[in-house]
Amino acid sequence: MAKAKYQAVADEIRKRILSKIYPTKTLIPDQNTLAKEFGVSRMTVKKALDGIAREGLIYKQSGLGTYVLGDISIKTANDSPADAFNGLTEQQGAERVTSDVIDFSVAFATKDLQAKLDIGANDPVYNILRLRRLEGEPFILEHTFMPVKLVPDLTLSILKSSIYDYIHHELKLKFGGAYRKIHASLPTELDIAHLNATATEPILEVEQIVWLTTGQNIEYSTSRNLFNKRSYTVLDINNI
Amino acid sequence: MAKAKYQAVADEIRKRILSKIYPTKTLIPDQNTLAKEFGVSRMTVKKALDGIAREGLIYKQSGLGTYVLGDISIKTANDSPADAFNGLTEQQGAERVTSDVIDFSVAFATKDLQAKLDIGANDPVYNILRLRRLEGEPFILEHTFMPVKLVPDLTLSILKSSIYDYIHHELKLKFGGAYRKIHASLPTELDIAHLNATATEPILEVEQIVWLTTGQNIEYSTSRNLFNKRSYTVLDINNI
DNA sequence: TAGTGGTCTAGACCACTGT
DNA sequence: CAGTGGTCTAGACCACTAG
Repeated sequence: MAKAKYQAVADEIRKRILSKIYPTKTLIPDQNTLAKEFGVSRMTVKKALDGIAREGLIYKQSGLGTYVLGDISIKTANDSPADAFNGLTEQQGAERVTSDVIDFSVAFATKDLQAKLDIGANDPVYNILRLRRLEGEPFILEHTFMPVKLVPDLTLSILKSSIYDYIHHELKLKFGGAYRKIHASLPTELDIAHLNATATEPILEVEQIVWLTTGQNIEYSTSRNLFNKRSYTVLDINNI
Repeated sequence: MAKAKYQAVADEIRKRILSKIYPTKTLIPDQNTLAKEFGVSRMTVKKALDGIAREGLIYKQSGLGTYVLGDISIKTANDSPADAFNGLTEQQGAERVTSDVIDFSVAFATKDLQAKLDIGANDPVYNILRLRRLEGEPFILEHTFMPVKLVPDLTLSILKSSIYDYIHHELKLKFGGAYRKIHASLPTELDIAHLNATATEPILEVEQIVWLTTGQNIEYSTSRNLFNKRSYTVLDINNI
């Protein structure tokens, strides 16, 4: 299937911005000019620019034009976006990530999990505790709960590689969204045992609910790492 | 100035979702029906629905319809969104927030600040250290750097209330965006002195660059709080 | 005043879903 | 098959910015 026109236009404009054909802090051509150049209607150009503006690359001002914004000074290549659905294996590369499965069991949902996953008391839930390693080094301690009915036939070998890969490519399920809470916290016994945390070392934790496009909750999880191993980043574009 | 039609339509649909006129986990009327009801074109309805979908309230699927999604189980009224531009006084209410100004000085930009704020070596920069209190209790230790040329005539009395209020309403400047990094970290001497942190208590820090719609960087800051006083939340809608 | 982006329309074709 | 949302067009009017 061919790409939508507005996507193709957006890709080209993005490329021109990144390659400085449209230099930083200058105006790019107006929407009518771009529409003529690409042979599309102005609405299509506008839709392309809307997307690029949401990414923080440009700023449009009515009556004035469309600016190219500069690079973000504190952004680095290693940043971990707090709004990303790809799992660790996709983010870091499958060859760099390995997983120790510390616990893999099934039980009926507790009251707490019934509320968090929006399921009944008789729904079985996977309880998965994994230590994710980066280049062999302990990196993230991930505690995941998933309803069995949404993710059938989970196996140890899937847990050793990538659950998300299984969900997307085998089960053909699509994530609709996620809600995440980022905490700092004290180390637990598990952090000390598996992340090699000292008794007082700060831990950064992401607690999240993930749901499918159908609205069903597929995951409740916590991901914990040593304070100096990872931060999370958020790009926030103002749209008032 | 009147609200845009698509905004009015979005407001009405949002209201119907929240009041369960369009119940959770059901389909809402199709776009053509809504267009007729509101007396607008289908494109306008679609634009309204696009916005609501980005907020995580609905999910649209081509060929099927538009679902109302359920409430988010781990979301609470106290959550602090990591993507919000309103300062603490707006978030918590001006009457609940007070500020101790610990340091307020001006100096030429250091190398580090020149890079972070994208300014020259001879540009003066405000150095502002404030303890923000909530209901009198120490809450957040905020260290802010702003170029003097963008925020002239800052005074102690402005620092005691709200800098953002001054920037928006007096200087008539608009924020274009922000890039934030969320860290866990060890307490510093300042945290111990002002937040009453113990020597080993985890601290949650947000480091951010804020820029204007013109692309100029107006702020580099860090905001630190005790690990059990505040978390940050992110709503992430998948759009693939 | 001329040029910009924002909004809006009526109608069209498409890919996809369910029955 | 009929119905859904996604895309796209050509043209129009508006509010805003600049010189």
